Amino acid sequence: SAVVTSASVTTVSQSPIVIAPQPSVLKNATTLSSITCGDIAKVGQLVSKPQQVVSGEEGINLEEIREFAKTFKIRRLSLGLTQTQVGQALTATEGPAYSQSAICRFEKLDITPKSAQKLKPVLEKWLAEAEHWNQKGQQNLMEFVGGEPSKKRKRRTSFTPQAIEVLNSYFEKNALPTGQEITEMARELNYDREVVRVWFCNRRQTLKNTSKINVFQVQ
Amino acid sequence: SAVVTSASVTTVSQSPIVIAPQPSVLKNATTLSSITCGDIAKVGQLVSKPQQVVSGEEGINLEEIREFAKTFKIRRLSLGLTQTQVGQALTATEGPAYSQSAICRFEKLDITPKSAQKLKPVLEKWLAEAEHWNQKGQQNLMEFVGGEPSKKRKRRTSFTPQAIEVLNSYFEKNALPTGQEITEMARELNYDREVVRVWFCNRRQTLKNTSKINVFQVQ
DNA sequence: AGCATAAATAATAA
DNA sequence: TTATTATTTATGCT
Repeated sequence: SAVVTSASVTTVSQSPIVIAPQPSVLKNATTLSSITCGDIAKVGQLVSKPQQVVSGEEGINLEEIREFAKTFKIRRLSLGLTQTQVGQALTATEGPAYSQSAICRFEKLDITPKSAQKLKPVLEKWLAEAEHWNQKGQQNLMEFVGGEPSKKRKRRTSFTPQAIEVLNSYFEKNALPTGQEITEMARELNYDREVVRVWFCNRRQTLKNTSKINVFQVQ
Repeated sequence: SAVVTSASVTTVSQSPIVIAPQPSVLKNATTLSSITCGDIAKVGQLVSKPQQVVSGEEGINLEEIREFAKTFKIRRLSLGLTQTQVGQALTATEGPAYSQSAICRFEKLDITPKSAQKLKPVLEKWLAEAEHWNQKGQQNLMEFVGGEPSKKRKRRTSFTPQAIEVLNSYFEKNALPTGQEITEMARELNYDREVVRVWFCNRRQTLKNTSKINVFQVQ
């Protein structure tokens, strides 16, 4: 019923907006041949099982939830909002706290039917409201969401070769420094602490990637 | 070339003129109080200047391009595609190469009007086709995006010991060869240029990783 | 002209 | 949930 409230999606003009269910980045659901362990089954797992589309006792329409999760993501993106923004805004306007992870899990349907059923109307209502404000102008939406209108992206840092050398030598010794150690390195190198932390994140990432790609043995 | 020279900028054909609110995903044009340096002005900068909505000599409708860039992003996301995927798919089906950066820059309008004008129809056509395949099923889209029959994916190359020896000797002399040099080496060794380029990347990486130059322990 | 990688975002582990 | 990793986007460079 309520899904129809997508006013702002009309900006996409003629396009059909059929969501691609599985972006390549997502875990291939088909590989989940069975529900693992004694965990409670998630919507994303249940929904693929026809006989369980309507969850037993609660009478939860899983197909409807899946449908909503799909459009929710598109509508969120159409508004140019991140999961984090939605979570923070909800936390501010609604009762309990909603983390970025929670929004992510809802969109991925990595959530129990019960939780999904509870969360759905909250998201539905909030999203409709957000779209309403957006129609009145981008500025209004940002006010509604709560963040600064234009949180500018941080300027890309360029490390000096010397600094990189030092960072690498540290990385060699310990690829996963503690917060304390990061703080110390940042002070020593005279870089922002956050920048140093991110450098280590990305460095670990790069190492992983290159070690995978290194097919030919350079020796 | 000759026909177009419309001196009067006031002849704004059918364009809507009503400037829609800036979506948050786009660079906040209002903060760019002036066009910096001697660089060629970008669409994102020009479009906010009313008198220049139609770019002088070329008659390029910047507002239209901005509008398209906006919907393009949404439609891309609706298909669940990344900029990288679009770039790679375009490279496969269309003539020249399209990098992820290129797609990114188009969406952000960080691109000259001329380039934008050239790229727009390509993206338009491709996107429509992608949506068409998507309607026939997710699988079809992924096939369309991923494996194009004409431009097949590169095979994984293994270098012969001889080739490695040669590469290493080159590397010793120059660890950062120019594109020209890479091309030449590739031709000499009879390997794909890209493979050679990646080899150098990896070789530099390896060197960096294993470099024991922790000489100065940061002061 | 586009690579390398820093920063941002989404997803997952803890 | 919070912390961290994984993935994607954006940009400094020449």
